[in-house]
Amino acid sequence: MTKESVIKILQEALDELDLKIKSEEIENLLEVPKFTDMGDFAFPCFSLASKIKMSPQEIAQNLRAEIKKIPSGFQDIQVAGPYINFFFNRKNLSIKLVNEIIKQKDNYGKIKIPKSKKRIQTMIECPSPNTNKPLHIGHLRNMSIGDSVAKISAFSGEKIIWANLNNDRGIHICKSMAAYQKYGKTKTPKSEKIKPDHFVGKYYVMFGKRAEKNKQLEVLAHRLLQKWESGDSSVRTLWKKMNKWAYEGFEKSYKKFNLPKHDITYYESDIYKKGKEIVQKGLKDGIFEKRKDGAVIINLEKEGLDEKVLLRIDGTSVYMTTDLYLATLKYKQYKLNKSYYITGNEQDYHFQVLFKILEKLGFQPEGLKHLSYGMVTLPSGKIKSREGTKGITMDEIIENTQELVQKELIKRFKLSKKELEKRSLVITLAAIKYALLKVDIKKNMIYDPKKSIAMEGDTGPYLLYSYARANSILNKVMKAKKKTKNKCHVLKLNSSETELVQKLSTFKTVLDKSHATLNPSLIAKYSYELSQIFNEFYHNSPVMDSEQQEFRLKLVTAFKHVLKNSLYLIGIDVLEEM
RNA sequence: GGCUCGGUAACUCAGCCUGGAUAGAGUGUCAGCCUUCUAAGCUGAAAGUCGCAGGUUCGAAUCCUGUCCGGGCCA
Repeated sequence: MTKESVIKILQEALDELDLKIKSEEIENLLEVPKFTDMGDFAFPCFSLASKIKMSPQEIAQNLRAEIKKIPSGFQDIQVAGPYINFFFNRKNLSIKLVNEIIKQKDNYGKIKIPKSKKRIQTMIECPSPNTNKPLHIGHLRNMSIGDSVAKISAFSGEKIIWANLNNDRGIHICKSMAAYQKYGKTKTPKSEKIKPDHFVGKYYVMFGKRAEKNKQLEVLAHRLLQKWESGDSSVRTLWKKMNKWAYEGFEKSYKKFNLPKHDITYYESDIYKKGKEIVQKGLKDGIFEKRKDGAVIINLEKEGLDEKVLLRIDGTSVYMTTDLYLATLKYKQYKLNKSYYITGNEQDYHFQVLFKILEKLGFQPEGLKHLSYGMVTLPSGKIKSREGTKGITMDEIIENTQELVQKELIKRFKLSKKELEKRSLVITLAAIKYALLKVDIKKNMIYDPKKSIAMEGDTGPYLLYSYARANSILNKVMKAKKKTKNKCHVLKLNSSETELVQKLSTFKTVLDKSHATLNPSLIAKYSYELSQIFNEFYHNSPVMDSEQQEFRLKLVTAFKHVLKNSLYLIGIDVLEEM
């Protein structure tokens, strides 16, 4: 019972009316009605109205009259104004679907590539932090997106290579170093009892504040940068020490967030001088040109972009040079089919230029993509980390949210300290990840630390709660041992059951679309809608001792699997009990 | 100045790609529902010139043009 059978019925009826229409055209016209009580497929007759002189309503009625007998597999075919609505025999379909899901469990929707076949290799670079300050709310969005895109891609059969680029050199880190040298002296994260990356960030903020009055500090930072470039050993030692602190802190944050371990980590300090060969070759091939002042540039004005410097007058590289190198390096090291960069949209222009230059160089790797997300801003405006990151570092956001979650848990249950800690972290991450992923990737969003992360309504905790409720039903029924030996049968599907089945049936389509568009928000939205429908069902359709207990048990089980999969794809773990 | 992203209910957002049935959620407000599978829940109500103006179309939140406002990047 599929779309094809609907098309066939329509085509035959249209033939009778001497309306020759290709089946592809019918397929395009067919739509899924807004509400389930309007059927499973609808055929709108508007476009036919312009072909023959008849109102869409009349056409619908005439077409319906041509369908003499309702074919098997259908329950009904109705006319509703300008639409013909097709109703499948939903009872059989429901049982079939639910059984299929239960059979495949957590693999439902997953695409398995046979070992003999080569999998698509996809590299995801994320979150690529600067090493002068702790990770903040923007990185949370970055990692949530990266993690989800990775999971969606892997679920769809791709092999993921997880990469990171540490922006570990440059004036920003020298500023932290300068302030530390001046005011930190022998202090360490341990002596100050501060998480090491926060310790480094403290000096970055200190630099920003004190440099306004103390011009010497700015001079010191630049001197440190020069010395670093020339390889001064004491400066390099200080630099290594502070970066090590940053990494120590980052690792802890990644772990807490459940970010997969990076397969490869690049360091800007290793590669920032590379890429010159690429530029020289481009110059030789006439793709780049030498400007009067000696800088090597590319003119992209014809492409609607600007002139871009690739090597400065003194022959030093710029970010673009390094990125040209790294892009090619990645494809050389791994046989990539796809390579994604996850960054904020402030870098849109940079990547547009980067990709254009790669194209001009004849390096046209498939699947090179910049996945940019909108800025996360504070109610007061853009985040300026040099002015301080109080309350908006990733660690603080997790900590503050977790505190709220624990209060809620204590109100409801008596839990051991260990269980409280474990459960609250799962709920916290669900709340944060969901809040960040449900918004379209492109959109800017405002994060208000005072309001923190919500726990009711369209939120992560709501999803976990729905899952736990489903689980609770299954446990209760098991315990009561009231499982009858009756075969699973369906007497009648009520509207909640129908909607639930229908929602379950669209999971694969949603997954496909979110994979094709690399858009986790589709899955987030689906998870929420699915849970919403389940909660309605929960309230109006008791499972235990109901006439169709067996079917409802299966329906609840299927719901559990699909919700779990769906949440997994947006990086959220479930709780069997909440 | 150029490029780019956005503007939908008081607030946060979905729908726009691929035009169709009453523009949907959540929060907040108001009114109900815990002796029945977890009330982090459910039901109902109030709340919208889909930024504005044109155009295309039988039909526009959706497509096109112009324009205003905001974010970002480049210069």
